[in-house]
Formats: sequence, structure tokens, C-alpha cells
Amino acid sequence: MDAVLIAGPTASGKSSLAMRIARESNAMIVNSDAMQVYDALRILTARPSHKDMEDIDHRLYGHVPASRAYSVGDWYRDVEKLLEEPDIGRRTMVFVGGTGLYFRALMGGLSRMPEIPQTIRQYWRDTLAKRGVEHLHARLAERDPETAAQLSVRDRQRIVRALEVFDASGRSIRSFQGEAGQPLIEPNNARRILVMPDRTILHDRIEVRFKRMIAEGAIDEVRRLLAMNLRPDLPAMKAIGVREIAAFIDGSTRKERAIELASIATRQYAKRQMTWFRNQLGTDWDVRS
RNA sequence: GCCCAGAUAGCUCAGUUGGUAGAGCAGCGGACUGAAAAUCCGCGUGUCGGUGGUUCGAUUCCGCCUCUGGGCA
Repeated sequence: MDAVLIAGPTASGKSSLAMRIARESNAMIVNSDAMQVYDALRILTARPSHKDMEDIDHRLYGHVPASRAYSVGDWYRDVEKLLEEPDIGRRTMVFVGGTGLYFRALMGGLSRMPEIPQTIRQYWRDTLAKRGVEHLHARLAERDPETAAQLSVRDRQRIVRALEVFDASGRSIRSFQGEAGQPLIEPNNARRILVMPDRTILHDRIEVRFKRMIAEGAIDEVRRLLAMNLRPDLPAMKAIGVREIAAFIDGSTRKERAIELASIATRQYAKRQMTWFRNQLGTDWDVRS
């Protein structure tokens, strides 16, 4: 199996680059983005067009209901399954996306972690909502002082994660994270492309693209999502643009302002992605703008 | 044309009883192992409109000029 990895921030044009590369060979394109997996968010997450999906074999796009919380572990297992397909050895896999953590899992593997029962997950998330993050950090400090000392007292997500792992297993999350994972591909055998556009050009593209999303029906997409009455803390509800368009729908924000706010949130996201790629992705990537 | 108000960071604005200035937002840098489009940490980036004057010292006080609002004609 040949692999091509394409990483880059949102709106950098990596999807069309993936299409170009995929056309040259018997390739499938594999989504490596945490939000493009959700079925209800076709427009807002800039999923490939129907035509592109027909032209080239696309995998792991929109295959998860928005009511579910997908995770890097789920993605890792989905990719594992793809690698078991019978004729996979004769194909090229083009991994394209903006989620750095997924590339890390792909190239470096994931430590084995305990299954977290739903009741435990919900307990800590509810406790966070009721008591606040400082309370959770104090609870973590009683159970797993080393991890607690490592985390910012305000880091809700990592504190909840450390608590649920400890609760489910009786062990510190750090003891799991110390165990090496199993890489899914050998990075040195893969072509690695990192798209890093000039920031000001990217900012322009982000605004233009969000306006196009609105023109293509993003508002109705958010209406349908809201009609599902999902918990607001589900990942799909946190996709950029959902909150901003919801504020337009309920009348609390004008459309121009919603577009501005969503563009700002997207710029800030692109900045975090670029920081991740610069410092976490590893060296020897073919960087292009 | 006259009168009044204003001009300070990319934006909105605060402030300095005269000792070259600070908030929010934006922006920038950083962290990152199963909800990562998440979560968290750090950083003011400035000809205080221009020009004369007073003063040891002017962004601050005074004059003139420019521009922007508002009012009167």
C-alpha cells in the first residue's frame, strides 16, 4: 500500500490537492479531519462535493451521526478496518485533513486506553457543569496528584478525561499514555505534504469560503441540526459556524455579524492548526504554500 | 461661513491635576495521546492628527492648520 499524507489548515486547498494526486493513481481518499465525519455537517465542514465523491473513492466522510461523539480512537479503528480490505495492498491511500492528532495516531499509534462506561463519562461531565472546573481539578488531585499537577487548573477537557480514565480503571491516565502505540503506517514510506499558506491569503479565503457556505445553504443545514435537539456539548454542535448561524436564526445577531464572527473563529482555528503542524507534526514534510 | 464636540493600538474607547500611555475585541506566539473545528497558557503590537508656542520636560496647557461628527445659517 502506498500512502500520501496531506496536512494543512482549514481552507488551504488541501482537498483539491488530494483530488489531483488521487486521480494520478488507483487511489482512495481517507478523511483525516475530526468534523468532516459527521453526516449532518456537509456544507459547514466543507466536505468534498457529490461529484468529487463519485469520481474518486472517498472514505470516512459523513459516516457518523451528529448525535454521536466520535473520537481519535474511533478514527484509528476505522482506518485499521480500511487497512484490512482485501486489495488494499495494490492501492494508494491519500490521507487528507486538518486534525493533527489524527496524523499523530496514524504515524505513531495510540496508547491502549480503558473503555469508559457511559455512566462514568456522563457523571464527570455533569459534575463539571454543576460544580465547575476547579472542583474537578481538586477531585483529580485527590486521586491522581501527578496528572493534576501537570494540567492547568482550568483545562476542562483534559481534567475530565483524566478523571474518567482513573474512575474506569483505577489507574492514572499517564500510566496508559506512557505505553507505546501501534502505528498504522510507516511515515518514512509515505509521501508527506504539509500545506502552509501565507496567513493573510488564508484569511481572505476563509471569509470568501464562509460566505459561499451561506449561499450554498449552511443556514438550512444548521436549522436541521438544531431541530435534532442534540446536547450542546456534542462535538458536532461545536463545529465552527453552528453557534454563529444559530444566533442569526434566533434573531440575536445580524447576518453580516454572524459571518464576521464565524470567520474570526475559523481564523483562530487555522492559527492553532498551523502552530500544531509547525511544532508537533515532526520534520521532513514537503512544505508548500 | 459661524458655533460646539472629537481626533490616542488594526477596531471601539479609557487615561495622563504636564514626567512619552492601557482595557475589551482583533492579532501574534506556545502547549497538545480517545468529544482536538476541542481544551488550555502567554504577549500591547503606539509619530497619543499636523505644526508653532509656554515649560527643565507637552500626548496632556495655549494658538493656528487639517480631518470627522453635530448644530446654526
